[in-house]
Amino acid sequence: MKQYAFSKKYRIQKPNEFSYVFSHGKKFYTKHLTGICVSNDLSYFRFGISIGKKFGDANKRNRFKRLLRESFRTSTFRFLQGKDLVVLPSLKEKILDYQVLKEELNHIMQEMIKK
RNA sequence: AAAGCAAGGGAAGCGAUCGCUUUUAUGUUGAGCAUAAAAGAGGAAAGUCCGGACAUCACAGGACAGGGUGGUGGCUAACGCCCACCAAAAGCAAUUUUAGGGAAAGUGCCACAGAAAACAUACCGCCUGCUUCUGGCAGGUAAGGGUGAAAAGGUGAGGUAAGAGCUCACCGCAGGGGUGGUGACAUCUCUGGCAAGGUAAACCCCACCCGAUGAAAAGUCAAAUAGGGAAGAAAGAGGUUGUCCGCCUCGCCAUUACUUCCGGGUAGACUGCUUGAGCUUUAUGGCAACAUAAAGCCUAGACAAAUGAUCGCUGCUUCUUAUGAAGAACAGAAUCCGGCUUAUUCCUUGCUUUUAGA
RNA sequence: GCUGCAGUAGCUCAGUGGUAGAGCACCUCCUUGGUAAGGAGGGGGUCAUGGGUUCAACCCCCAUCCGCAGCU
Repeated sequence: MKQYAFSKKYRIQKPNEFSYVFSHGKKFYTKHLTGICVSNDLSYFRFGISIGKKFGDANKRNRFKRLLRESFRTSTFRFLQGKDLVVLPSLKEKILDYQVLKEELNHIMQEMIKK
């Protein structure tokens, strides 16, 4: 059961780490999401969400982050080593659907593995 | 039944699996990790519109400037909130709303229209007299017409050359007195024939209140980096060599440099950080807001920011119907309280008006 | 978390309580063989929204919505 754990250690939290990912990462696009990926020196996969004020209220932003976090937690691609991934929402089409977000996140991670 | 007004309550419940944050306990350990238990968003957490607590800075006292409040009496830590009452306005009513002091302290403004918009005045009129007589001049008057949001109380009667509070009745207004009320004010009575518009959410006057900045406040530890202050050591020290001379390096007076300390403080970490004008129940005082007393309870503390996902059963609403389907709003703590405002869903109770029936 | 500014025609902006305006743009006509330029005329406004004060509000007061900027 330990395999589904997702504590703070697996998150990107510091502003310095976010800016490093934004300046050095490779981008992957889907209809509602944008993923930025970069390699790190750690032995596990780290995940971060960046969402701005233009997406909506604090309630909508919080719900978007929770749904994406749950999608990442139950995903099967999260046992790669030495990767950092930051996910951004698309501002044109705002969506709060768990199934759609989970499929698109898996699609991004598949593309990441191929490269 | 419809329309409306007011008050109050809630923000579906229980359970399962996976996962997150904090605390406690145990085990182990260098940090940490593992296991178990407990707790884990709101009525508005929102807007930041007011008032406080708390922190830092400033400050003898007082005054000016600036800002705010503005019927009366209460309540409160405080308030512009709340409660009760008074007055005015809106509504058939239940009920609601009101920055509701002062215009005789002074200044300003009142477009257009109108004769005249505030030291008053007379356009059309009405009446009297004179006259050069389809007109003009002088005087009286403010009833009527007309303008305007507003023009020297209103209606009726008397009176007059025509008129006029000129006189009278009722109503309104102003002043004095009595009674009731803590008070705003109400009511009764007497006097005055009416005293000269509005605007203070225009300046202003009066009464009362207000120091500034806000937890990203403030404090502690402290890599890095630049510069500052103080102290120390030596008139030489070190190396070469067995010793001296000699040579080399550093230093001498100053600067620089060395060591130590102080001070400063970025990234980062910690404190502030949740026991408080606290919550629930009962009793008492009060019309109420609220206050007092007793008993019980501990109830989020994150920092790119924890509450999520998938299901089952029951309950609510709607539609079809006797079984299904759909729906459940506004919205997420960020130092903490008391309010206000705004967004939004469901339910309950009371009252008013109209219609229909008994 | 805190603080400030703005909202007026399709766009950029004026507007000191008394009829809402300018430039560009749009439409019609003239000019030209035709177009541009030029000339003449015209249309277009919930003054962000809702209340209040006033005889009268873009303007004064209160509340809300939306946008922008600053501190950090």
